[in-house]
Amino acid sequence: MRKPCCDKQDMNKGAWSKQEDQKLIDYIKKHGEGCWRTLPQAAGLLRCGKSCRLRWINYLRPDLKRGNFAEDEEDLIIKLHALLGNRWSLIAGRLPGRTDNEVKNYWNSHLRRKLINMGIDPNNHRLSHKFPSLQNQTTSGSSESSGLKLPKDAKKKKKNNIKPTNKPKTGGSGGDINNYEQVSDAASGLEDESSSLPDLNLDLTINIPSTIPASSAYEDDQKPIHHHESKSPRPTQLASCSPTLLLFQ
DNA sequence: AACTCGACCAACCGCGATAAT
DNA sequence: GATTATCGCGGTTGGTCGAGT
Repeated sequence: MRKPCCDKQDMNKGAWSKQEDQKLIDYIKKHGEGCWRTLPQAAGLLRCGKSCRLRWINYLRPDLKRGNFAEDEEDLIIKLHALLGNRWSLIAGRLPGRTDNEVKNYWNSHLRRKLINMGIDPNNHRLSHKFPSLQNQTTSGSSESSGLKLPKDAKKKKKNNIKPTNKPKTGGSGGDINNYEQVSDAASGLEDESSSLPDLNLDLTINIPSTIPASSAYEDDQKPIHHHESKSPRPTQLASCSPTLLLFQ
């Protein structure tokens, strides 16, 4: 039985204070990343290593972009999700400056809904009659039965009188369903296959628009370091298997 | 102004994979 | 080869904020 990593009573939990952030930043600037187990004590933090690692990777890293997702990025996430499923770290690895957590959150809060609005099942990227439009988006069990998880906010609600709000924030942008259909069919096929193709090469490149500022959470002059590349255990090359992705435009 | 609801996102948790012993 | 420690990932939760009523 593995003992919980953060079971110590005197460990801090919850939101990080600025002082804690600074301690972590200072320590990593001096000693670099790694050895998360011993880092908290060495850095004078009452946090477990896991928590430190998460804080650094998801929030403090100097190369994080931390802004709205560009359309290119949205498209890429959707494409990659069609190919890879919920392998967020792999997807994030193709989006410089984005973290798996960020991509995952963005998918769950924006892109999933966007696809549903377009009548696309976000789980398999196929045109779905189950998601003809938002009008059927209620908290009834139908979405769950189709494998679509309800957003946790739906679970949060204690009252039953849930109003259909139908106000997609993403605007829907019309969307080219035909193209999605082509891709989703092909992509879902790929997805099916991808599980049996663990060595799928995903060396996909993206031209991030120059309008995206390379700003960071801490606007000092630290040089961006791309940790993502090392995150992917298997070097993969998307281009070699993804003619269908081009249809997505 | 107060309350409710929905959305967002940082952080936590549990587990599998991998490295070290 | 078995066991233990650590890392990394994906799913989930909880807090906060803004919009609507």
